[in-house]
Amino acid sequence: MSESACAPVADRIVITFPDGKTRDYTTGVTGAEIADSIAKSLAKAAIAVKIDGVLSDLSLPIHHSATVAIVKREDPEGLELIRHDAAHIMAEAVQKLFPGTQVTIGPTVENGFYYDFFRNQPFTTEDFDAIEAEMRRIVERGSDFVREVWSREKAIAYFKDKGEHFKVELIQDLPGTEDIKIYRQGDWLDLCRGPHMANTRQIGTAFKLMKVAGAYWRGDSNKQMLTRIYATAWRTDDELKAHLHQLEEAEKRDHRKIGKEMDLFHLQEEAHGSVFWHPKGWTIWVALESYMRRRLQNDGYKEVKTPQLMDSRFWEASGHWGKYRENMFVVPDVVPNTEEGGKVFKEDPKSFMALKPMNCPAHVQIFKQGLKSYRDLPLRLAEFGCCHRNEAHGALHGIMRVRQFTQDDAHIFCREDQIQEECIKFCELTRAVYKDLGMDNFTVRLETRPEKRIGSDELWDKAEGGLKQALEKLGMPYTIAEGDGAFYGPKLAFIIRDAIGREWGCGTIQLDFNLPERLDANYIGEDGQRHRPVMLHRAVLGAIERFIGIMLENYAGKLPMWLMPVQCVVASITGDADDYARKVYGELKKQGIRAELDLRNEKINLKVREHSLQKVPALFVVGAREEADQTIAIRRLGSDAQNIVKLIEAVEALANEAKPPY
RNA sequence: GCCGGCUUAGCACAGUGGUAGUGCAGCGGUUUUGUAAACCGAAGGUCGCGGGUUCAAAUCCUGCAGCCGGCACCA
Repeated sequence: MSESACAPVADRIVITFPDGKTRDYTTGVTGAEIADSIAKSLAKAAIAVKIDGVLSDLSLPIHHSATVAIVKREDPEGLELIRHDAAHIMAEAVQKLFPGTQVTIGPTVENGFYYDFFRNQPFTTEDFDAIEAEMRRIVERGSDFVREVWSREKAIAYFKDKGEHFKVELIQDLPGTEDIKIYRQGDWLDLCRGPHMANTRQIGTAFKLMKVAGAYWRGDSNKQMLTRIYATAWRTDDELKAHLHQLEEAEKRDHRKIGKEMDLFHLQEEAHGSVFWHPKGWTIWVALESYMRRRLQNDGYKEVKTPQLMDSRFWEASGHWGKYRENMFVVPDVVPNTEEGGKVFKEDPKSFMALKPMNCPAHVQIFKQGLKSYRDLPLRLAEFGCCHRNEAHGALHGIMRVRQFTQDDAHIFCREDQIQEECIKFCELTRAVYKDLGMDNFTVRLETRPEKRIGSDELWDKAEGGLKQALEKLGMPYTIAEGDGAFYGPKLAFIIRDAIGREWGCGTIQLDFNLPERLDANYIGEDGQRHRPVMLHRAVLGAIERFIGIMLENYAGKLPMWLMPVQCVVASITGDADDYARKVYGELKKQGIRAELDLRNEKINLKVREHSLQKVPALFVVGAREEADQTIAIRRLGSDAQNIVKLIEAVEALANEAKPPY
């Protein structure tokens, strides 16, 4: 580097571009000037600059030799900047239209941005047109974004004077060493880390306000409720349109809509948060559960069934009574009164029972029956356990978040040195199951020790390490959520997104060093002494309700054949073919295929339409010709082709296709 | 639980002060039909529930419940 011809001299610096070329400039040159020196067109298109990989303002003077890339709207960072800048102009627009509104924070999110405001009267979507119009005016106004650095005192005084108490709090919480950066656009300014584009005009007009929502200040439910306005923003109108179209399409695959259309389940007020499964929906459930049962049996699990309702003493022992009671359904252990108009209970309850919110304590009871030897470990107790949790009403969501749900739950009792192998086995099983189900678009999150926890750091190191090593051994990508683990142990969460991108936790494995201790579970080791087993809580699908909901959205109702409630409909063209249709139907039933017979006095067009809307994967159409030839005219969902196939072959092929993957 | 919106026939929706309408489904009839909606007819609603304002309430006010979108919480 020392002899290089382009070594900086005096007030010169060397700028290296992404293509490897270099140029030298006077120190203090800005990104804008660099762009301008390359091409006028580039200067015009430039919205920001990346200096040594760090996104910065075009106006920022560069004092050292560096790698510099000019960022344009088309670049990936461009979209982020458009959204961030749009958040600022939305805040300006809102404050102009609604004086007295306080601003708080306005970050970018996937597909757009939001801004949280404080105002006595919350906004409604009816305010959107006015806000959008004002935003467009600000864009058109073409104000430069001007970066300023203020002292803390000045910033605090300024915002205090303006009555911006939330901003004051934000500034006060910034580390003392950090400069207070202010971005100005015309007369309006905001505290902001930056960077921003050069001018409001660069935001463009491809944005749209989407929804209002309440959001707690700093995400804390004890603090004020703010009004959040969500918006989406894109580079071009076409991109915006495409996004809105995609949202519309996603709404069509909403599991609540599909559940109704396909007559799978319903929910009603009197049992809110609990699902009424209709015959077709339950057929999916049973198929999925049976599949899971075979998988578990093969992996060395023993299935059990434990009580639904247990005395409060039991929950006291497990710790749920103290820590989890507000989420539990508690039942007084008293004989109810049937006297008309009388009290519900004849006497005040002296004791209570509760519906189980989790299966783990019950499984420990099974473990504790009789002495366990180290030879019994690992002991894997599985249960399709139906749990009740009294969830916050606002949390309920279709069949994805309910108050009564069934997990494909299991608890593995093992020695510490068996943890890793069990974690690997579990992850392998989960991966295989998700693959079978076509749900391999999942992410894994490792949730580590929270601040409030039990157990030594050594133990936590071991536990987190075990999970990490399992993932790494299997080459499964994962993210880490520091501090999100349970107080009793770290966990892995297998997360799948629904149709509109919401994330749902499905599979999980949690290490637990607490409950065996608490409930005094032990086994006799090789040394003849009593030892404490480790407990792994784990579920592959998680809540089956949720998993089915997610699958319905993933497949838009067109589940794999083996899970479809109706796999085939035999439809006759005229009454003359009814007898043959019955014969075909009989053959299908003989093969265990879930078939239906449609002999209605209707045109074949109608039958095709209706069964297609019901997403029946295979339609066997039969008329006089098919009867004469002992064939079937097969029409598959999603295709209008008609395949003429011999009856025997058609039935055999379908039976083959309808087989579960395991 | 918190903020906002919504709740009209089985389903999808219209109806902003004068006591309810459309389409589809369902029911009755006609039609026997060749791959995404045959035709005709008669029905069907205490407009989520309770209270209030008014001569009059689906419509305005209010309490509650549920649902939807978020937040918080979470499988």
